[in-house]
Amino acid sequence: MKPTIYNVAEKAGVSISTVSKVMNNQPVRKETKQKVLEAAKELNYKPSILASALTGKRTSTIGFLAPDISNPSIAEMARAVEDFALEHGFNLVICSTDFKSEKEDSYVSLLRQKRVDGFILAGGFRNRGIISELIKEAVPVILLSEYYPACPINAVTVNNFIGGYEIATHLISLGHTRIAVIAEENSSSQERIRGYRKVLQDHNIRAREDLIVISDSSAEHARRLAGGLLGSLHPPTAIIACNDVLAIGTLLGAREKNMKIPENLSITGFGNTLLSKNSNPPLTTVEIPIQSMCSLAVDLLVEEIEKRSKGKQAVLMLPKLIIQKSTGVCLVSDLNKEDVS
Amino acid sequence: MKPTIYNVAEKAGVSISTVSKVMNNQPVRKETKQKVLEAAKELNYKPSILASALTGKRTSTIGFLAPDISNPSIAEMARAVEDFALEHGFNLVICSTDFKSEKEDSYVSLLRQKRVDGFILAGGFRNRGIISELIKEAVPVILLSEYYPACPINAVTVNNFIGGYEIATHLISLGHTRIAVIAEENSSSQERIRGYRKVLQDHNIRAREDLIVISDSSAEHARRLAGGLLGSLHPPTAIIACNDVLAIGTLLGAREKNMKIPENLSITGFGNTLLSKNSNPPLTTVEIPIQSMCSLAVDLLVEEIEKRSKGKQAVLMLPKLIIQKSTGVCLVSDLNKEDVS
DNA sequence: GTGAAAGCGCTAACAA
DNA sequence: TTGTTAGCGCTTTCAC
Repeated sequence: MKPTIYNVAEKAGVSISTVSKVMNNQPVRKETKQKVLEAAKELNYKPSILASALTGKRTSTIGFLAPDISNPSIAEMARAVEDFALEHGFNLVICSTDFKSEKEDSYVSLLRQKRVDGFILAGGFRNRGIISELIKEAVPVILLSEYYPACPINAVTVNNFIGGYEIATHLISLGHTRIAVIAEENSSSQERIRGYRKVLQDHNIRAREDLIVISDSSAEHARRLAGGLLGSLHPPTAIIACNDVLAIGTLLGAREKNMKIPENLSITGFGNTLLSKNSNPPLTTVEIPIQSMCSLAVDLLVEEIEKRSKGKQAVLMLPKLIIQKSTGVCLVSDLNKEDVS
Repeated sequence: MKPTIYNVAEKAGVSISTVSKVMNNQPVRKETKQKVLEAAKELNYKPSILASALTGKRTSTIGFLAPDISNPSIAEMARAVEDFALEHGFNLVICSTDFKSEKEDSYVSLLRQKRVDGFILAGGFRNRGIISELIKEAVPVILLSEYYPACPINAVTVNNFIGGYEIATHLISLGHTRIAVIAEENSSSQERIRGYRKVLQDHNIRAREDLIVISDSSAEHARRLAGGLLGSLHPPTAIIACNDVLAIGTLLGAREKNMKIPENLSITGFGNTLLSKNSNPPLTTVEIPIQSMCSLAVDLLVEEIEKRSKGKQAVLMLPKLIIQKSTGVCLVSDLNKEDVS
């Protein structure tokens, strides 16, 4: 049987409360402390976090919810968050929600039953109702790489509007006007699209709604969507994919249509992951400062958990355009532009 | 305050033990059950998993330890394991150990304090002492994508010997004899190397120990190691990287030396991840049946947790060689072969 | 079928 | 400084 606080108390010849005090670094006479520590070591005693949590203390566990933990950008975030959380003594339980409202709901509910100390919602969360509820019940939450202006909540994200703006500007400077977007169903994509629209508008290019499509988080879906876009009547000459996985999918879809990249089609990603650094060709993409974002997010969450929060804040970090080989000058004359009535 | 079993009992006009029975599907009169269920719903009562675990029940949590959760192969496994575990009602807490014995130790210790129901050790675990201890203390554990024949433990892995054998055979059939290996510090790599050695031996090629190097899990380290190998006196004409991330690193290192792939150098990976499907050039690699492996691993672990295990088993699954564009005919005449004395 | 009560391992007043 | 005791929310005998 695992040793309990009673065994230690008995062995050390003290009461259990003294043992508890020793284990929690509360004032105890030096010699007593020594005795207790020895007894604990001999028995290889490890306090049960379960029991202590039951009396009101923390579980030292954080719930990390994201659409898909196997997505390289998310996995990288998970890793960074894991490390920073560990520095504060927290573990991570991971949950992939696939952008499904029900999965979000059941995970949050389950983790609350397990009394996690807080939640990190990374990369997209559909069910705003759940977020509101968490806030109302004062459960610490933070949005990572995602932001809903309407929610009074801590958030750390990259400035996706600028990201979208810069990447679209880059494409337009290469002569593209028929630019499609393969987006995810999250606020980051929405913001990127907003940046993209602004650029089009600034350049008096009509935005074609049929060129903006929504994908789930798989490369596979993006591949099919790219195929669809390229098979349409006035196909795009450039495709902005809202993350590197989707960009790879787009690349695969384009290749099936025998497109040369970037001669026939420019493709861009988002994230500057290992995926884009070494794809064929290397992707023009947007770098996101994952380490700093995750570090900050964990800090803010832990502050909230420890009730020394200085107030909610939304932090926007700057992205950086990385130009590689997947974008090039537009070689197709554009009828679209003349379409503008 | 969150509702407790007492609140429900009071509202339903029954005792807490009756409520407990209802919540655990134990025999209770139909009408009583109905009353309790209604009260529970009205109060939005959710039993505390903490409290129930304290009385001896499960925490429904599994510890997933791997060298690095951000590695695409591992992330894919984590995702698969997460899904299969959820089907059985378990959550996953993830821990990246970086092949560090101390991290393994502290994570295992911490998770045991949290009373996780079992452990999945995926993709490499250095500290065998910890494994023995877990086994001795009857803590459910399973090795995933890793196998230590000496341990009486459940394990699900791919037949890495065959994987190494096939990939080396492929390279030799292309005329390569100076074949280097960039390995990780885990049993999978060891097995792959064993397969590689067997092929060399079968072909009467001397194995050069200086061509076998150990990397940590980063592409960056692999890049440097590749640079070193290629800068040596009798550089290899082919490099087997023991996973796709290392292969990408190798690719980057080779490119720095202005190597053309596969003309000047053949490179292979392991894992057939999104990374290798779309690298430049696409990698010849070995496909690992991750879904089936993870499904089986979770099943075995859950059986053990539920104490209906039919006995320990080590399952070896078959890998599949995927030939793509990163390997080609060896164009360098080989002095090495003649070296054999 | 139902309830009273002990106990899981710990913390936190409160006393001593 | 140390010990006693009453919970935390639940499960589980064991009577009724």
